[in-house]
Amino acid sequence: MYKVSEFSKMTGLSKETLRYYAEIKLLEPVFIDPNNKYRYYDNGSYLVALLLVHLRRFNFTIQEMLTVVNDESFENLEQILLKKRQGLVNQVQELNNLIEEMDDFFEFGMEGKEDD
Amino acid sequence: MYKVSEFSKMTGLSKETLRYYAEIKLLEPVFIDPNNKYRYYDNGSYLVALLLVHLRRFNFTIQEMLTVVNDESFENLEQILLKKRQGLVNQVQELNNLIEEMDDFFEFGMEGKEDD
DNA sequence: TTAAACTATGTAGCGCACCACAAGGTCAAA
DNA sequence: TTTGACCTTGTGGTGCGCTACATAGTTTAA
Repeated sequence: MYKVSEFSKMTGLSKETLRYYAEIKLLEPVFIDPNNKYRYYDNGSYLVALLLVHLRRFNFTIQEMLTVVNDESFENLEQILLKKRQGLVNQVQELNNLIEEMDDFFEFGMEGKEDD
Repeated sequence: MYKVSEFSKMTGLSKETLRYYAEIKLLEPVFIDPNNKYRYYDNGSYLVALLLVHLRRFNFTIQEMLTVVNDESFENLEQILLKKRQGLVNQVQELNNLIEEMDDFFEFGMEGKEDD
């Protein structure tokens, strides 16, 4: 059982982020001492936290991460990941389109400005 | 000389956005009637507005657009555009890296979970 | 003249994902 | 026992780029 500071160091998530994740029920402590309300995490929490850190890297929103963890035993994790991956691919496509638009703008748009 | 509603329709920028752009001195009306404080735009405003609409498409931030319009006679516009373009290219690169990371995560990360 | 349609200002809120701070209670080592 | 490091809650703030609303004054067409 780990207290927040230790767990924070283990996971790389700040104490505040852990508190926030607990609030929104994304990652709840496994035990809260009734006397002092200290929050405790265990090795199960740790695995989930590692997953969350990865998902965050992958640009998952909080909502999407909630969907993942609320999906008991992570049945649809693979599908969600695939969907997210496709989203990233689409983003790449959009950015490339934007770059093309920008190049067009360079060619046609600038010349009117040249001698303005 | 155009009043906000007309100018809004011409440019596609909402009245509120125009007001906001005036506030932050991104696109100021060329004339303000001292009696009723009505804001008026002209054809010069229109050209700038069109430019801003483009830049916004290209993911320019307000700050970046301010840099552009504060650069009298748009001397460095081309440089700024090129810099922004490079930024987009970098974003594409980062996203592709992320997709790769994700694929690795698929291969190695999922199997431990399978029989968890 | 009157009513609709316009204009202005000020202020608050949104959504995201936290971060920061203050005030207080608690624990652990010397 | 005391000191410092830890923990709690509550609340407000951040940055971005607007959007929305309330209230009030003005213009315009019938």
